[in-house]
Amino acid sequence: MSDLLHIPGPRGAAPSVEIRDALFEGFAKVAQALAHPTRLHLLGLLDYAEHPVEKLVEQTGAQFASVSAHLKVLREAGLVRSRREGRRIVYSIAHAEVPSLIHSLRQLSAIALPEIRLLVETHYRDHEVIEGVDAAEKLLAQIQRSRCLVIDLRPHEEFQRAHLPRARSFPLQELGDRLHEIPRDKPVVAYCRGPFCLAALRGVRLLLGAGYQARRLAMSVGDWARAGLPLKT
Amino acid sequence: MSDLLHIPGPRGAAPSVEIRDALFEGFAKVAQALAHPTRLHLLGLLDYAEHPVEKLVEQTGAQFASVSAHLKVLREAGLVRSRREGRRIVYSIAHAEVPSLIHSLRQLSAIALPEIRLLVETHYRDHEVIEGVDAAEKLLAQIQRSRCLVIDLRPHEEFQRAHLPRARSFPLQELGDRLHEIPRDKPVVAYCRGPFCLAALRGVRLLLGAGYQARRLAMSVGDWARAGLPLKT
DNA sequence: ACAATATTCCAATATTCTTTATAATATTTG
DNA sequence: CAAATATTATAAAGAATATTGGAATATTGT
Repeated sequence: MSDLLHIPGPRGAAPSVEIRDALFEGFAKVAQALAHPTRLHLLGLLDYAEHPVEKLVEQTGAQFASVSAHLKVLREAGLVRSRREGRRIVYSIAHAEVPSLIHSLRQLSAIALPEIRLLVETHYRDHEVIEGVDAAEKLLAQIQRSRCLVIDLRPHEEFQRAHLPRARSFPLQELGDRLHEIPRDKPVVAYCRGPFCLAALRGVRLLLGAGYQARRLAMSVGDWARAGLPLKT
Repeated sequence: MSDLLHIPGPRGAAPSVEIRDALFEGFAKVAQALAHPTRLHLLGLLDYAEHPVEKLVEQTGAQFASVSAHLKVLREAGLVRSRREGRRIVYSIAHAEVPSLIHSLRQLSAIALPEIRLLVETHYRDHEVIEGVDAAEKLLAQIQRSRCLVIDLRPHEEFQRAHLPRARSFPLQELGDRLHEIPRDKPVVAYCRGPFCLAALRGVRLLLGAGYQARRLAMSVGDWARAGLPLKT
């Protein structure tokens, strides 16, 4: 086995141990960029939409200089890119693979870390949840047969960019005042920004409290698309 | 951290900021566990097979106490588990999602980080590569029609645990001495432990040097299985 | 050109992580 | 029960990261 790691490279190239170590260092650099709660928060926000630094500061509640430093780390790891727009600098996700990696990270964390597992069990399991590709495919069939009503709880802009087929936009803030627009004859499925989205929790609780038969789709629109299911844009 | 466990449930005032922060801290803890070259090396080794600490020390070349400390970090992040076996303590991957996350991390790194991209371009592109699910499916069809010969370059034990359909075992160390067993009438596809495996590079170069029409499958057996393709066990 | 704005850069401090040597623990062997 | 073995735990030094306030930079608007 150790032979494999000490093979000479082709005609005077770097020895393979050095290549291997350089690879691991690179992978670690990317992992390191993910290894801070604020940076994960930033990536989460940027997954919804691109944002100028100011917005990110406001959303995360961290110091301006601190957010700027974190963004630098993310930029140097190639996870985000920035462009100037007037006096603003607008950040966005650099590659489609980034949200996908973060999704894997979150999913694994919910399995591997007892503290997260407990958190999910206590806060996300007081209602019926639709999760996994199989369940999503079944849901799609139900949607197409008009057997249920799909409610998108995200802000209007995100809804407009892409949403589930036949979904109707009820941003969480408006939901309480617009319940009369939601018919009571069909079961309701609400979704928001993904399996850990807290807005989705509140929306489902609100609907359940108002007597609806409500479930939560524990997938983001991105997850839905990655599962190969259709979106409306 | 114990604060996290005392958040009032949905009945009380829901301090969703605290839940959110607790989630991000958990995710960051898992990411942090990945954020060191030695730990990524350890996870890579454990993905091939479970190992006692001694073996891991030997393979990584790090100090014993250092490896032990890294293993502790991985254990506390829920990524590996350990069991005692006599006087040895044997480590293994704790969840099937772990190799999958690492695969995503590596893949993204190869896209996002210029230094890795360069490394891959200079060291892994002197021969034809088969990568991606589509190409793998085509390869499977070719294998099933006996249009090519598949060579597994990993150690015997790993071959025996699982390998591609019709693959033949030629551990890299033996390959040079056993070339006469490989017919020259068909193109050869060699694979080893994944897209960054250095042994696979050596094997393909050796075959090319011996006049074979050789390509490299840039997937691990695990990747192959995750793509939904069949394995022989 | 000057003031206002948005962001990055810098330097100092505090914090966390890594390594190393050494001590402690648990298991097997004699 | 003592010695040998494999591993973990501890403590101290050194390295890397994170935070903060303030200075520097680049752009826009007057």
